Amino acid sequence: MTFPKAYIASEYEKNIYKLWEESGLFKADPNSSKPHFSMSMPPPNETGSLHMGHALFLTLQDIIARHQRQLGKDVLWLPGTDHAALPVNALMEQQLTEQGTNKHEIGREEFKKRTKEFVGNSRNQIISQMRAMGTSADWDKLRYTLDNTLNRCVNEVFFRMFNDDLIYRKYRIVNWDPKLETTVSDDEVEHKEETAPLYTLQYGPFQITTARPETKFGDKYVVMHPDDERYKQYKHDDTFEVEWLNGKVTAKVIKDEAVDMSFGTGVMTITPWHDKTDFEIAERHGLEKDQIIDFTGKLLPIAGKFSGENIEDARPKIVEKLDKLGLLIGVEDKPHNLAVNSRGKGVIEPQIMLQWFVDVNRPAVEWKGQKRSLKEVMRAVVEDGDIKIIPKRFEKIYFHWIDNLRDWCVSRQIWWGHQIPAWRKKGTDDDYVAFRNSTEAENKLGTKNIERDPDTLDTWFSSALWTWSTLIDKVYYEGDKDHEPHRRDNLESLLERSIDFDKYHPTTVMETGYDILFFWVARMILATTYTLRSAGLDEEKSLPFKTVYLHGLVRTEEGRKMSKSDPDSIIDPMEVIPEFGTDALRLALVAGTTAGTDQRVGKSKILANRNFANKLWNIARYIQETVGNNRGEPAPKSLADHWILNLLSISSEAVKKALANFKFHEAYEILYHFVWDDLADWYIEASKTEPNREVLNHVLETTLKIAHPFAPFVTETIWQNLEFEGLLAAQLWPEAADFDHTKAKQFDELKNIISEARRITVAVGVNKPTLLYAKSGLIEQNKELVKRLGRLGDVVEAAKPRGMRLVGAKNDAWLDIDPQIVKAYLANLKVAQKEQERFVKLLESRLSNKAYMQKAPDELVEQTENELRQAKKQLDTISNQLKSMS
RNA sequence: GGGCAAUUAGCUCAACGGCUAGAGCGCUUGAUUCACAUUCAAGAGGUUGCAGGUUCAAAUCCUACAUUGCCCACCA
Repeated sequence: MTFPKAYIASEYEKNIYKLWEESGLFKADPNSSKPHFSMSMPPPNETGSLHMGHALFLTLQDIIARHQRQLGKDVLWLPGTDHAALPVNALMEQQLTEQGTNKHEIGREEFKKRTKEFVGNSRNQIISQMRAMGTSADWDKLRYTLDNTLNRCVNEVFFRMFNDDLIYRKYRIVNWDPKLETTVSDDEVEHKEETAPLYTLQYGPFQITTARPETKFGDKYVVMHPDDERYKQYKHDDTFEVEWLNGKVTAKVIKDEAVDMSFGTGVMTITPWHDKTDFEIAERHGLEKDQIIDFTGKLLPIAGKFSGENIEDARPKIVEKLDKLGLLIGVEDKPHNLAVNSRGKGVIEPQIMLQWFVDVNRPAVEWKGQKRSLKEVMRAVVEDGDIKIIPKRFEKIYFHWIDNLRDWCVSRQIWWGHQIPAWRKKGTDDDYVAFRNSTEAENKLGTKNIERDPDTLDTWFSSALWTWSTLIDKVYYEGDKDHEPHRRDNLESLLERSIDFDKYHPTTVMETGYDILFFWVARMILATTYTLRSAGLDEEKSLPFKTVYLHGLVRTEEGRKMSKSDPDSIIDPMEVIPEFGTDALRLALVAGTTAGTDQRVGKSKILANRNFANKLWNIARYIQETVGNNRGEPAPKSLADHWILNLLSISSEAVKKALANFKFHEAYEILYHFVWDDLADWYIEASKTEPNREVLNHVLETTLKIAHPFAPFVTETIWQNLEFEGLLAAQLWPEAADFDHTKAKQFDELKNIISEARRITVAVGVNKPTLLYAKSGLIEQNKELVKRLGRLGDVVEAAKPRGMRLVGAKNDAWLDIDPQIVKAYLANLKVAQKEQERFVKLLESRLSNKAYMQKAPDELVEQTENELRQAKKQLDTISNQLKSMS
């Protein structure tokens, strides 16, 4: 096959991917005798299209997966998609509105049916986009967060937690999104700072401040700090009459430490139904709670004539009324934190509702000989080092989150998701009871006339089971009809029969973004440790993963977040790929990545990395054209051969080590410099004097292997073009070839001579000067090489020194340049001399420092001594040269 | 309010106690059609945010400050 001049990625990538996929090498084999390595892919939303965040994690995980295969492991990289409950549900409801209908009109089943159709199409799109990234996942094992197997697991976990009293259904104050009409968890609430008017109102003898006058209708408690001297004449439980919004109310004094004395007047009224703090105060003192706002954000009859009005519309009118009543004392604009739903951006309205919660404080998990709460286990696994988080600083953040964690509200009022597996007798007010499925519910409740809780579960409840639920053999549950007998199997037996679970759990690595540490990583730890321990597995097996690597956000070149609301800020990977190639994109992403840190990516970075792919291509092209694809034992002959084999072995080891430590960026940098600087600019150029077919091919072959995890497409394309055996993707990590260290070092000396000759030539502006050398085996034997690479007119032995001495070389050599011209270089030389003197002094002072000699490691001292010797020698050379010129 | 991080060349970032602080992009000068102009060679450019301290040795550790970003939190 021929090599066109430039590597045009789009011409090869699709075919190359097909080749890999058809070869089956992405498939994991649980029966393999190789060591197993496993990693779950964070499932992208099935409705989304691939963005830079996906591109980053696919790149990093693909590097991990391909590298692990190279290390001779059986690799399972399990892909999936997420049903993205909230966004999809919102999208569907919006569609229905556009069609002039709504979910209640078409009914739950129809809603689910239409949603399934809708997402089914877009799922294929994102999967094909993942393939375009080169994703070497095992597609046969593709899972979905709303498939039957996961549903089976969700029901099982819910059922178990319910029976362990870890799940309860109670009235609690929750975050309610009136726009999407559902609750959201604490973690999904975002606080957005905005400036809003803060009203001061007269409430009986007190002045109170509020940002939300529309919630004040039912206020009948006035709260102050027990130690507040200003109000010591008022006693807890004192009552008094207040002229209020809708006439007279009887107010009661409450003393509570939650009040901040320094804020405003130190007095506040409370709205327990719509405020978390107020709710807690009310709970502490057994106060009444009145609902003011309904679940769609409208005022209730308690608001009198404002009843039925939207709070936004009613607020100014209410303020007006307060003013008329003479109750409004003042208004002041103040910064204020607005709680919004991070998903749909609806403004959160706290409400007291009957919801399902996961109790995080109840000791319920047997963990290392102790009964511990979910919180405690989450803490322990990281504290004990059973799970390692990279970078480590996120461990602190994780602990802090755990310490502040409250019970997790898991029920949602949307329809798209896993419906809560809890039933009761139809038409009753009985408490719902959890069962694994409806048949069990019918049997246990003793009637077929049952109803199921209409709510669905938080999408993270199912995602939390991702690492192990995806390893349960589908055959045991998919298509319930055919496998009816297994439906009633308990979790223990499902796990036991699933060979993947046996071989691949816990997963080796979890690679994901730090932004979902709490949402996902923490919840996987919570649910997995609980469930698997309760199924009788040991602690080790019950971990979801052993190492968590967290990457950062991909930002624009200007450091902005890429966001949908700002389309110009977005770099679409699916546009980059056809233009620059997948490898260019992957390399650009790797080049800027450090664990836990955001990175900026722009076109210029992608371009630079396309050039690297092209460099590899042209190295191969050159070798193919000059020596063909001669393979065979590499027998190094020239000094350059030894030198490159040495560097190849050093670089290969360094890349491997960096990857083992998740230092992707470092690994790539080592590779980059080896390929571009050492291989292309020195070895290949040197080899033009004395091409060594076997070594050239060996170095190319090895380089392709090392580069493959980073740039799979171009390396595999080259491999195929050169008709090397099999697939590059199936090759093992290379072993080092033999070479001679002394000869490798001699080439470094040649490099020194050549570099300096070039430098002087350019600096004094002569063309192709002659290099003179004192009797020297090294230069003499490599005359041609030195002449060509040094861009010299000739290289000849000289009886007497003449011209410009090469001061950096160990061998005596001079550039035969007119003394007049040489003088032009004098200044450079003087600078060099000064620098060298400074360096010598530095080393000398270091060595004459007693403390240094005593305390520094011997190795370092020895190294310093060597350096000093060399530095002195070079200083002499420079000085001598200067002397001869003056 | 609490916590975490960042601050290094014009820009984007590496070095995380020990070679004269490095790379990519950009810039300057030059080369060349012999693998690659998606090239090659050479060069300029840094008191590592500021002030102290610890150490034989500090960009790196400690303290304070400044600026920026992020996370968490019930200030009505």
